[in-house]
Amino acid sequence: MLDPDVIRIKTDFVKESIAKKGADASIVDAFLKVDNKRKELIKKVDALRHDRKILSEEIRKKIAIKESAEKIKEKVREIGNDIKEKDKVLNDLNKQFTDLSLRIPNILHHSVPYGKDETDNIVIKSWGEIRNFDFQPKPHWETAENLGIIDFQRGVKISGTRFYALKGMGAKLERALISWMIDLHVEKHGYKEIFPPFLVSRTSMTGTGQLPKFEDDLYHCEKDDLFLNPTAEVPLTNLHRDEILNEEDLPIKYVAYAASFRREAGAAGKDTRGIIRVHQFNKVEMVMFVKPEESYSYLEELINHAEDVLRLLNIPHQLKKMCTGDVGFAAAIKFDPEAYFPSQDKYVEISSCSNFESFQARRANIRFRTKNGKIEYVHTLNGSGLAVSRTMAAILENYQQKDGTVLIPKVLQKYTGTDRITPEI
RNA sequence: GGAGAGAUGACCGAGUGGUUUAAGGUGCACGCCUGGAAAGCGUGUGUGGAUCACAAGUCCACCGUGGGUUCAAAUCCCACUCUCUCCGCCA
Repeated sequence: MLDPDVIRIKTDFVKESIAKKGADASIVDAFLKVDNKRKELIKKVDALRHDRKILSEEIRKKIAIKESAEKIKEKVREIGNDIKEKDKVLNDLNKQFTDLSLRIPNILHHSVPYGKDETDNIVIKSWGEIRNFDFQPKPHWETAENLGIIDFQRGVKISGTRFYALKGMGAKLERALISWMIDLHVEKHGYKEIFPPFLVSRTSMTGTGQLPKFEDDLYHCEKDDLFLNPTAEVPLTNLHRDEILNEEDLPIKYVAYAASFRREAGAAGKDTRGIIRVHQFNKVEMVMFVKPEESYSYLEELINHAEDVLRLLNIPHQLKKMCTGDVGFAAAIKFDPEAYFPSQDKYVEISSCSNFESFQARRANIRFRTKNGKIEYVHTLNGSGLAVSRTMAAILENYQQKDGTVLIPKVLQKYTGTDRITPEI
């Protein structure tokens, strides 16, 4: 949600930003129209309420001295009816106002490069040396199936397309990755570990920006009106919804593992093989609540924490800066670390680090009290650290051997209890 | 799922129809006191909105949410949500 004053005063700027994101900027005009009507009506209703208050007080005085107050009563009754009528209209305007506010995308940070879609994203740095394979590297799904550590067919049997089951060392490696990543972020990077609910309410989803616009992308439990979280960002950010934090407690840094669920509506035919794009995947997520003036330095820190995971795993990767058309609805700026996949000779998104500035904080009403008592919205940031299932795929690809076995990265061996995955039946 | 109790400002808590412009306390901020601190004393301190220069001032709303009764609602009525206790079911 944007500051309404910013929309009112810097209208053209806001529209321009929305257009750059590839969204329809006419929503701003719709918003301003409702906003004006709403303000006009508030003025009228407030004045009426004021009148009623004063006349009511007169009635009280008359009754106290045992004088008839019938005439004034009648007048106040009329005012009351007028208020009631106008209130109905105002209620409707308020709903429109809120709904439109929630549908206006965040304003872009000025440094975001212009571009239409993901093809216009910019690689800003690369790390690691791509291994020289003396054989044709296999895609991760082949390696995994050959090793017997992943079962696509039975996953589909159980739940349908884009589901899979991990078996034996596959399951263990997944678990090892989760534990190691969380330990790393807690011990080295200073995050507090959270184990959040995986099902979240409509209010929570609205707070982080998935709703009301992207309901189709979410799994929904109708009976209870609960949603399966698409990322731990949702429960983590909502941890402090409707709270006023203390300045000295900032920054607050949380890390959590959560199974994440996405309907992948509209992704038909994209990454259909393997475990790159599935309906349920594991992710370790980092979320920060910071003071506004510090949010961009913490964004760098956050990106570094995500990249640190890849560095320690010794997986070649690059960092991409999202262009205006690919930043998305809620973020002001977004950077994606991408891991190298040798079978496709391609980099694949494995994390996504964003600064939402006060966009989510306004929606979720997360504020902090400064030392001199002022109340301000925090800035929220989040980044995957990392998408566990994709990391597994990246390991299977980058660490595969000619004989079909897969070496386990050094940092994980303590967690897996072995340094190599060999075929399992 | 059943029964009961409850939901008031950052926190605790009073308030069952009309000076409540939400008592009081805690916390916090500032000041006095002190060598410094604590204690003590004093002053200030809810949120949102309208007007407007996001100043001062003025006005309106907010006591879980939404309706209703009334000239007037934190206070009465109805529905819902959430929390707690007990019972039931259950990993």
